[in-house]
Amino acid sequence: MPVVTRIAPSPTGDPHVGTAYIGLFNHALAAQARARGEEGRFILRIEDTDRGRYVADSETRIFQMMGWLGLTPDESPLQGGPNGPYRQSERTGLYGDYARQLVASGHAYHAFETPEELSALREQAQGEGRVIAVPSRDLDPAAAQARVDAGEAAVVRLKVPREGETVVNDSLRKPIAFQNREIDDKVLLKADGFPTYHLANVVDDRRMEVTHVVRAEEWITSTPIHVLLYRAFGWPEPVWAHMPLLRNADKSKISKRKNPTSVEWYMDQGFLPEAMLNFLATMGWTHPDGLELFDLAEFQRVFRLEDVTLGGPVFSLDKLKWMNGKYLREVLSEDEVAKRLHAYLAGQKHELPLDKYFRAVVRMMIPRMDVFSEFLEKTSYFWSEDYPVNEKAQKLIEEGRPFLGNLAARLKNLPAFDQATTEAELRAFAEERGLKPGKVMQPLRAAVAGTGESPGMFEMLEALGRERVVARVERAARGG
RNA sequence: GGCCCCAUCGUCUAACGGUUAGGACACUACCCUUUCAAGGUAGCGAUACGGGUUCGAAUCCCGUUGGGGUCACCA
Repeated sequence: MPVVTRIAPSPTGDPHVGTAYIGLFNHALAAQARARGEEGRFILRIEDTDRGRYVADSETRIFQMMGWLGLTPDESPLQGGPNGPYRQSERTGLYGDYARQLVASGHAYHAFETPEELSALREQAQGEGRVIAVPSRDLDPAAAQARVDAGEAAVVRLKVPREGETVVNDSLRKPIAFQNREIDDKVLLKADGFPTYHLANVVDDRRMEVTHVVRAEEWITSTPIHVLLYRAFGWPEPVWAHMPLLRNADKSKISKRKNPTSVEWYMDQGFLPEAMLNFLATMGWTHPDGLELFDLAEFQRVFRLEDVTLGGPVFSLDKLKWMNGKYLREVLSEDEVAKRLHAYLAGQKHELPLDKYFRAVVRMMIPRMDVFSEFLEKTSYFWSEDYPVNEKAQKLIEEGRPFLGNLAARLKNLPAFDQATTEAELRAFAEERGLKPGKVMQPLRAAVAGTGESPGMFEMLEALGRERVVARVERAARGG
């Protein structure tokens, strides 16, 4: 059985984490079909029928997001495909024909109410606790057609049956029955000739041979409209599956105000796409073996739609960060982390040479950061002699002032400057003065790093090198 | 408010009629340790409530409560 899935984002702003989330599942379903040796395609279609909310660069940024995550579609406006175009604004002629087809078959009608009339009607209907009744519905079709032909502005509305019920068979839930009398006559074609979501979505899914509609839960209530449309056209329904909505901490639908929702933010912060994907996969789904860390291929191997959990998952930045740190420490190699971090920094306009020194600093920082954006702020003293010295460090330096000068001299004359040598020397130095090693190391750390938070003393000294270290300690001894 | 969906630790979740209700994040303590982390160990912490069904219910049914979504010529 072929599996054709899609995501249908609107280019109205930042590339949204919810699009990535839904994309992950759609992408996986198509990949699974291919792995079984069956037809599987994942389509990205741009739903840009609302010219009022259109944002010019939004589409490109959606492609970038999907590419970054490795959820590249098989068909899209970018790479094309057999059932294009994949931008609804380039398909407008099509929808008018389908709308007219429904008018001709009696499943839809032309309506002439103005927005003002409609809001009055709506207010009245709501007061009476019922759905809006559109007067144009009862117009004689021929008369209505004549008005349209004469150039009068009109929309096309779906003629929802007054009786009976429409059942949505969501594959994650029990059948959901909607009373037809509670469904209003949705606009299918706007006065500007553009289709609404409902029409465009159904027509395109049909023409693009979509078999599985996996989308967010917020669409459940409009699904009966879509079911009615499929029936009106005489088309078989796709499989429906409504995924839970990602939530803010207060359980409301995830929003910009309460969470970073733009995937670009996560890119800027230096999250890894692998970690992002892994984390998203755990929103509403768990690996059957309880694995916390798994890659996209593994997800595709074991994911099953029926294992999706329906409670709305709260998007936890804490857990994402933890997971990203886990990838840095346990999944990627040190070399890979260095390369990725280097590329990240270059993208942030911080060109650093990808050399032995950089790699040494990265090695020390891997257990000390969760995301790349933390790297520079925690390692300033590795890159400049003009590093900040905090208050606590200043105090420690003063405590160490009596011996820092001597210590500098000792370090300067060491036969080597590797970890073993500096450690032995430091311990000896402390013992000679009747000090605990810590009493020497703390001021030394403060002098060399300007902070009490640093990697291990001796690997840090070795990485910095004798020259830097001695100069810094001498400077601290002088009180500079 | 009408309609619809949902309901296990603070959060993500396991359990698919029989477990001392398990794991992970966060938090706390301890260990490791030259600091900060990382890592290890332990602790804290949940079946929303009320009725059924059943020998037995987190699990099935009903109700209540709570949360969420949706009610546009936006998607």
